[in-house]
Amino acid sequence: MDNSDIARIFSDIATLLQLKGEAVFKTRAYQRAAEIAAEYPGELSAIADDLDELKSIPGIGDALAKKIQELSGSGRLEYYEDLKSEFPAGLLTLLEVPGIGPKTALRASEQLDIHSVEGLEAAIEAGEFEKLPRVGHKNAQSILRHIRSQRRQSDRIMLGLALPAAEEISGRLAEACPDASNITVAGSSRRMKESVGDIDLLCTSDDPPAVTKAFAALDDVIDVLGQGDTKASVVLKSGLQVDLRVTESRYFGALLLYFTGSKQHGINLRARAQSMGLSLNEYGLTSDSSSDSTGELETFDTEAGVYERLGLPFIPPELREDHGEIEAAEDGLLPNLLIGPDIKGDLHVHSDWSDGRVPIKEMVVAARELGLEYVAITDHSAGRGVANGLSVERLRAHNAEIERVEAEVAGIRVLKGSEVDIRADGALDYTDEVLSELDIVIASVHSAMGQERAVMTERVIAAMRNPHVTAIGHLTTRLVFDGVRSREPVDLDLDAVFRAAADTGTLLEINASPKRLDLRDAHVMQARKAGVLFLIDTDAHRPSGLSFMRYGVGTARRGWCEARDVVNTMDARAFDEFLALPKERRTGKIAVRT
DNA sequence: GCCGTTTTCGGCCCGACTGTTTTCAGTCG
Repeated sequence: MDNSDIARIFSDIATLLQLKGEAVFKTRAYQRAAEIAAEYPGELSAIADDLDELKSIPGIGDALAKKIQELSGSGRLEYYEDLKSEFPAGLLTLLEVPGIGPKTALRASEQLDIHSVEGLEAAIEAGEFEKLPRVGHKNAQSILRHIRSQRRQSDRIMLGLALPAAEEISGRLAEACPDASNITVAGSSRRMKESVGDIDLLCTSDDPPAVTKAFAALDDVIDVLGQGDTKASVVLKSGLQVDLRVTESRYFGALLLYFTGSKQHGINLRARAQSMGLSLNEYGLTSDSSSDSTGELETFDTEAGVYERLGLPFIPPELREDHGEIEAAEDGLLPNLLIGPDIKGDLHVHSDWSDGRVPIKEMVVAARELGLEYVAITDHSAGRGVANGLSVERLRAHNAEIERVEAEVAGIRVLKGSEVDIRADGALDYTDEVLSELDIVIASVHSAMGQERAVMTERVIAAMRNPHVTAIGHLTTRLVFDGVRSREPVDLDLDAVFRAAADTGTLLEINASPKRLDLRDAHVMQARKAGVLFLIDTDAHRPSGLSFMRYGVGTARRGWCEARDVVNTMDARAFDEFLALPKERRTGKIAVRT
C-alpha cells in the first residue's frame, strides 16, 4: 500500500461522500488528504505505526490517521468498502470523464445501465445518453470529444514536454493575434510541477472574443473542446489540452494568481482576505459587503499588487503549494530562492565515450555557449547493464582527452569525472586509486533496483562513505511518466540516507532531466532540512540536453533552495577550492558571492 | 473531517460557462 494507493482511495471516498450528499467540508477533508498523501515525501505506511506522527501532518486528524493505519496494515479499508457497496459498479470510472459529474454519472448508471467509459461511448453514439435530463445533444457530443481526447493523452505529461509546448503555442498565439498581450503560462507548469494535467494560458486583450476565436483556429489545434468569449479549451496535435483565459489588463494580476494555483494556496489566500474583511476572486478584491455597502472592486495588474494588499511579499509560484509559504511570507522568512543564472556549471554530462551522442568537445563547446564556467564530463563506468561503460584503461584515455579538450576550448573549465556504478553490494566499479585520479565522482544505482529497503539503504550509504564519491546521482532512480513509461523509486530509508549525506559531506544530485527530476521536490525539501548540499545537473547525453537545467532549478526552488544550498552556484575557482577540501568538510551552507 | 493568541464547538473560499430551461442545474477550475 503506497502513498498513491492511499491517495486514490481517499479521493474515491471524497467522490462517494459527495454523491451521498455529505457535508461539503467532509468531502473536502478527504480530497485534501488525498493530495497530502500523493505529495508526502516518505512512505506513509512506514510511519503508520505512529499515530502521533501521522496526526502531526497538517490536514490529517484522528479519523484519517486511523484510516491510514488500517490501509497500511491490512491493505483495505472497511469504511471504503462499505461506501463503495452503496453505489453501482463503475460509477467512479464514469466520474473521471470530464463533463460527467455526480448527478449525470448516477443517472447514466441507474437509468441506462452504463458502467464503463466504453459503455458510455456506445450510449452517446446510439443517441441514448443525450436523452438524460439536462444533458442534450451538445453536451453529449462534448463529452464524447473529451473521452477521445483523454484517450490520446492517457496520463499527466511531464513538465519537460508541457513547458516547451506551452511556450510554443504562446508564440503562435502572439503571431496570430497581435492584439493579445501578456501571454503567460500559468497553472502547474508555472509552478514547475514535475508533471501537468493540461496547459493553462492567460493573456490580456481589449477584445477577448477575437483572441479566443484566433486561438481555436490555430494550426496546431485538432479539436475545440469549448470556446466562449473569454475562454477556450483546445486539443493540440500532440494530444495536449490547452486552456486559454483572456481578460482586461486591469484584472490580470488577480487572474494570474488565481490560475497559477495551487488550489490550496488560493484557498488559504482567500481565507486570509476574508479575515481582513475582504473577498478575493479572479478579478480582484472587494471589501466585505455583509453590511449594506455594495463593495467596490479593487483591481491589480500584477500578482505582487494582490499580495501586497494582503500584507504579504510576492510569493514565487514554485512555493505556492500550501507548505507554509503564507506563514513564512508573513514572518519575512521566505527563502531567497535560487535563480537560473546562479548556476555556473554542469556536473553530470555524457559523451560518445559511453552512451552520449556526441564527442566530448561538442558537449564542452555547447556548455560554453550556454555561458557556463565549468562542465564535468562524467561518462559511465564499466558496470553491468550500463551501455558502453569505460574500463580503467579507457577511463584514463578519457581523462587525457578531457585535458586535451580543456586546453583546446578556451574559456571553460572541464572537469574529469565519472558516473560510477554502485554495485548491488555497495562496492564501486573502480578502485579508490583510480577514483582518486578524477576531479568529480557521481555514484549511481543502475541495477538490482528491487532490493529491499535495508539492503538498498546500506548499499547507498556504503558508497557515501567512500572519500572519493562527490555525490550520489539520481538517488531514487524513479522515472516520471514520459508518455511511454515511468518507474517507481527504489525502496530507501530516506531519513537515514539524508543524515548520512550530511554527515559524510556527500552531495545529493538534483538530476534536471525532465524524466528523472530525482531528487524530486519533496525530497529536496526533506534533505535540505537535514543539512544536505545539492548539485543540480542535466545528465545531458547530447547538447540539447544541457538546456534541461531549468527543470532542475525549478525542482530546487520547489524544495525552497537558495543559492547557498547548491554547490554549482560557485564560480569555477571557488568550486575547485571546494573540491579540494576533504570530503567531511564539504558541509554547511556555501558562501555566495553577491 | 480538520482545526484553534478570536473557538475543543462552530466555523471552514469563489465564480464562470454551457446548455437546458423558462429561471437554473450541472460541471469545472
